[in-house]
Amino acid sequence: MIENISDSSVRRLSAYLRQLEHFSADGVAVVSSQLLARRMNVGDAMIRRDLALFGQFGRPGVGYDVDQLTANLRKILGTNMRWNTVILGAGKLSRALMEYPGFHERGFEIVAAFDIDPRKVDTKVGDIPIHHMDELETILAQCQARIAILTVPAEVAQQVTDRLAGAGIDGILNFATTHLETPQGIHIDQVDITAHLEQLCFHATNAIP
Amino acid sequence: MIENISDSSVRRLSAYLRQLEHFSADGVAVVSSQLLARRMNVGDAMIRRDLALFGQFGRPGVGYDVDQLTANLRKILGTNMRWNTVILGAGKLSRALMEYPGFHERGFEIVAAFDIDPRKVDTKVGDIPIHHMDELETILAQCQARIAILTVPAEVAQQVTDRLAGAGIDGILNFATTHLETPQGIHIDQVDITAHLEQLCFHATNAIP
DNA sequence: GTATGTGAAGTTATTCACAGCG
DNA sequence: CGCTGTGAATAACTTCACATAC
Repeated sequence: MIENISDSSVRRLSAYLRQLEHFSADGVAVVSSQLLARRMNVGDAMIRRDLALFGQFGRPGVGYDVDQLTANLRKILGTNMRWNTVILGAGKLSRALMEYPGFHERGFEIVAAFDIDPRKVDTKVGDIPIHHMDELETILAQCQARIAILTVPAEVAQQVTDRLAGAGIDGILNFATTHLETPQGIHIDQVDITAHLEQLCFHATNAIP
Repeated sequence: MIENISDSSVRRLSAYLRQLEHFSADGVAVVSSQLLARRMNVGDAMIRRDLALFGQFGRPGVGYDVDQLTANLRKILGTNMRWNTVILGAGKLSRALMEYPGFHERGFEIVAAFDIDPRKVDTKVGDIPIHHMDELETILAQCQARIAILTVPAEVAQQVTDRLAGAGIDGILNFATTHLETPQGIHIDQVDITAHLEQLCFHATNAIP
């Protein structure tokens, strides 16, 4: 079932969900694919097609119930349950992520961080304890985290990945600027902020004036 | 010319560039599309195809000169020159980005930040001054920045975007969890870290066991 | 009348496979 | 002989357009 579903579709489901959060906050109860599409500039047919991959969620002549579709998208994405998450590396970026409230609000709980710097180990950021990397396997077994965020230096990213895989992690979000060899049975998603800047740069450079 | 080039291709060019940086650091002078492809698990033909969009950079029977291809990719992306960049919002994430050395190394110079919090305004993060939002247009005119990074709350992201557009910014990297209406002549690229987590979540939930 | 869900059509992206160069 | 660059073939994605449901 999952086989036929493209990453692009899944990414768009997240975007729809984000937009639905806004509609809900504004007190909008029902949206049509057309309205949703206009807000995000995509085609309305694409929204219907993406949703159709998973079932029938709308009512012809009416549209989609905002709360109901929100719940359905959460169920599809899996964020209708809570996901314990750990973060590897306790640098600046890591701290910013630990203090970002949006993760908690959307089902992700950062339960522990890991570093090797003795000045950081055994301190806390908010409620989140920072452990030594040596304790990785022990703590992971305790906290049942299935997702990990990688903010360690590129040079050690692969070995940390392999340890995470060994400890039974299911998915890794990689902020290191290096491509990771993906261990069996794991998903890795890379966030390269520099690449995003380069994309803007490309368009600014090659714009048709 | 730019019309025919997909965003996916441009994103991959960044990824190739990142990998070439690693090859160069390891002292590798020449790479074949096959070797590069193996390192990134993509097809070798795709790399050749992506590059072919912009010219002929390799030598049949040999491969690509690492330094030369690096220089060519930088030229294509536009990062062979320096890009003054400003950052809007001076929260945790913003500070992490300001202190990230990778931007400078790759051609992006964060020259100023903006916020409305009086406790932050007129202080500095490293060498980067934090100005009041009121000064946005004045400072932008001075520092000639063409790229902006948005880390402001979602509620004000659109109005800040419109001001940036009015002040002549060419590209915006948006970290706010809201879709932005794109002003004429500007490019906007969104980074939704939650969406990345949701993607992992989706795969972990719907994995074929 | 309005909006969904979906076959069919159209478009774009990726892979194949090989001629031709070094 | 190895590797690039690229037409041709294939696969994937998106849009069109309409039968169907409200």
